[in-house]
Amino acid sequence: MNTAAGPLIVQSDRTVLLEVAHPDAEDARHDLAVFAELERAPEHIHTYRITRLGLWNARAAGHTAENMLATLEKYSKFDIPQSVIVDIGETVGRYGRLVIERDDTGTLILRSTDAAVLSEIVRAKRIAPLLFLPDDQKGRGPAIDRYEIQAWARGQVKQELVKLGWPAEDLAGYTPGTPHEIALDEREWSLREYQNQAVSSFVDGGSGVVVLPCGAGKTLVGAGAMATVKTTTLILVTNTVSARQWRSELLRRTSLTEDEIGEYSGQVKEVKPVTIATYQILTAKRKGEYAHLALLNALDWGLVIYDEVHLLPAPVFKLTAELQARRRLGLTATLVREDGREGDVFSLIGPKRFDAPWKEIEAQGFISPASCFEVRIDLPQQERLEYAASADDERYRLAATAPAKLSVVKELVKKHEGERILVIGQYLDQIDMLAEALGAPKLTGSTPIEERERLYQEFRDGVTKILVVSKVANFSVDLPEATVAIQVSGSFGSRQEEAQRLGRLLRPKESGLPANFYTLVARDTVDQDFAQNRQRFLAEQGYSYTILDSDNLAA
DNA sequence: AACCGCGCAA
DNA sequence: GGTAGTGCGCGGTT
Repeated sequence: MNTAAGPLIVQSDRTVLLEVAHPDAEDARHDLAVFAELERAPEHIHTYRITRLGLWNARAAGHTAENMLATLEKYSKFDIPQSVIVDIGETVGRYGRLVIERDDTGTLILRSTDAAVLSEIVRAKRIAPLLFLPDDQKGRGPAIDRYEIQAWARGQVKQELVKLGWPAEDLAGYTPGTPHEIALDEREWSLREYQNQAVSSFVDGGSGVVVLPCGAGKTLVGAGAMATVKTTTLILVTNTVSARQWRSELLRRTSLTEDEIGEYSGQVKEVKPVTIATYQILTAKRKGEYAHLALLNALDWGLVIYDEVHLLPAPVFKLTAELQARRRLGLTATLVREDGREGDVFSLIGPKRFDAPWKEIEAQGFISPASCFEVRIDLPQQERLEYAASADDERYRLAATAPAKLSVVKELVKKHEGERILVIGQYLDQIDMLAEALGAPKLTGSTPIEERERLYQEFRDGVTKILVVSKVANFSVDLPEATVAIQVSGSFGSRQEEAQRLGRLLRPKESGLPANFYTLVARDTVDQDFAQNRQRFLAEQGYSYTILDSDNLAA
């Protein structure tokens, strides 16, 4: 019997309740995050779920079932249900029971020491056609211990195995790629300790994902990986702004020169030893066929880097299934998706090789401390009636764009007078309205590039203190001195959007001011439900939302 | 050949 | 169940 009154309650349905106010809550959260995912994060009790993917990621990172059970034991208020103990042991034990490797002739092999597992999976309809029985195994019946994998099916097999619940450990190695001399130019700076750790965990693991908070230098982890494996590299990015940023960062931080870095996009089609391409060029079709597949084999890439891997579009998963012989590094601040394809990231890019909780990087001073607030706003009677009478598909917009949010925005702006403030919204009408009411410039997708640059620059210089922005500002915008963000609306339940928006505030401030993130929510509407979901990722990282009433923002 | 505006896709 | 932003390719003009 565990008599210490810990902050956790482990339940037989694999959920874990965390008592937020408990003195050990943050330590428990830190250890629990290794293998469990935060499901709900209201004020007092947070609910985590122990998921298969969480357990396998932890296992791939070298944690054992015993470690994980020890975490639960240490912080649990009561005995851990027997079923959970057994379940964790069994699930963790499923990882690596199957191994993909090569035999002496280089043929891909799926091997297991457990014949029962092999015979189970080979009966699955979607896997059977990808495997075949080598001659020397024929007639061995239940003693079969390996199958050959069709060379092109390495990724597909891994994908299907994860779906079946038997993730394979891929030890079949990688093509070295064409060697290319790349070194970090560390005369005036050096990789931070966590960046070094991320690089070596990735290189040791072979392929996989590195998770670091916004502004913590993910590009440098990519550069570090390139400088370690020293091979021709294909870098895939979400947009051209980010392509240019990679390029200039690589020029500044590595031995690479202009001649060695190419851009492959809609506008420019260069193939150089280091090539930066957009995801979209890979998915672009001409006459029904992918038009730029040749890029994937244009050079013998030894490394493929996936920037913002949480945004990987569906067709790129498909292409990646066929790239399994090349080392793959995924980079992201928010390894969450709302489309349930985390399993595909796991099987096709690789397991999570490194992550640093945001609060740890904050404690080391590399990102700014931040406080999060949820401001609840009562709709006036008239609007409540209108809301109640509306169809489901109109409700979110009604609640999210409630005019009552304006006076709260004004109050918050006043409270933070003199600071650099971003007002972030999802609907263009709402943005127009806010910009006008605040007398502040607005920035949306239709703002021409030069004007965006000008507005961002004025904001950095402090000529402009308030900027009203749409989704354009979710990514790739560097506004170091912004200390306040007021989110008036956002896309439904997007966890990664919420995190990216807070991310805008996390550059350490010369002013020394802390960051404040406000999200405005219409009380008792779907707005409030979506807000709950949106907050989960940040809550998992240890950010707690203080709930304020719109009547009393000081509280 | 360079530059645009437009429709489409995911 | 939804809005907005993005990049690509095409077909137009200069």
